[in-house]
Amino acid sequence: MPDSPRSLSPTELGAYFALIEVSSLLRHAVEQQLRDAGDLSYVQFQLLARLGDSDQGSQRMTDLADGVVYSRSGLTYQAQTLEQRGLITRAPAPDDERSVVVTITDEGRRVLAGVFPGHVAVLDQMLLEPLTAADIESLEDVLGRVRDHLRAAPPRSAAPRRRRTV
Amino acid sequence: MPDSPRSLSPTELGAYFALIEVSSLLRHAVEQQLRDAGDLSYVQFQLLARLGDSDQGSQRMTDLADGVVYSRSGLTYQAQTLEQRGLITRAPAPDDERSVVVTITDEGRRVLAGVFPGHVAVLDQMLLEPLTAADIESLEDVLGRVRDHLRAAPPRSAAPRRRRTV
DNA sequence: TATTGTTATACTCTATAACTATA
DNA sequence: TATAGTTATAGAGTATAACAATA
Repeated sequence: MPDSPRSLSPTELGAYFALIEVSSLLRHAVEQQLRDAGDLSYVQFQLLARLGDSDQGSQRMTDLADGVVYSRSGLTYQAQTLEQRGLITRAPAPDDERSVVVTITDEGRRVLAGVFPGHVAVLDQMLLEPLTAADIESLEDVLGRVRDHLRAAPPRSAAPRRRRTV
Repeated sequence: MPDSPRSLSPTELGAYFALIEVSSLLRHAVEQQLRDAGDLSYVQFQLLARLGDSDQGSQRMTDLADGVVYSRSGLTYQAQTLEQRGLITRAPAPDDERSVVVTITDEGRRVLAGVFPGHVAVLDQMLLEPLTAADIESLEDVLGRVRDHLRAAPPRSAAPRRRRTV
């Protein structure tokens, strides 16, 4: 493994550990809230939220998959669940018969709205409460740059995988 | 739900979204690396890392569970896996017969060491590369405060669950 | 009675590969 | 041939509840 064999500074380690621990605890709490308030998993919430923010409340499967989930089949699974609950609809795209357009329903928007106040409350309590406005700006700035960096370098290949030569 | 019905500012939302997206992508890449380099899940890696940092390379099951995993049974499951691979041992605690002391083995340390360089490399490429030293300090500071805040308020009850009164 | 840990069980989620259909 | 999506399948992980043993 010819990677940089350097070790991380205490600050670097500290930032990494804090990031992991905070996001993990936050995610856990949010998932619980979403489950309690709307019987939604986090991925399902993300899908509904994206659709809710989209033009016409619609998006193609592939675009959704790229943004939220890591495999197509995983998205199909979630879409089936959401469709059965009547929170989304699926229909073939008019312009490209291969594509499927997913649309949030009124009921989907209702569930989303029902879940949102509690969602914000958890964020408030857990993430924002101990921070100043300057802290939050800094967080947005720094993590925003990391996010842009990650989006630029295709995430899938970021960790070079051993390709089987057989 | 009598929670604060306020809405988040764009900056607050931005910080939250960036945190979620970054941690999610980072986690995904790290998990892939750990899987490839040492056939470890992230939880398993965390367990080994904690044990490696602990006095005597040992910790009680409960202490491990509190730090890494959310349910006891989940930890038992992971401990069984790691024990079968010879990466840890489990033995009754001398002072309290109810407790089980988990200890990392030499082989466990070897796997840990084998995984670490690649782990650092992923962190370098994905998280640290686009940041200045000041950014990293700021990140550690801000997220460190959030972490302390979360640790202070017991995470389990952070999102108040409906307790069945039956 | 409270705490520690395990077991049984059921469920959610994810990914891989094979497949269909359209571009 | 490449792309969009589904299906079949299998595996990992998680949590809940019941349980046994010790404090």
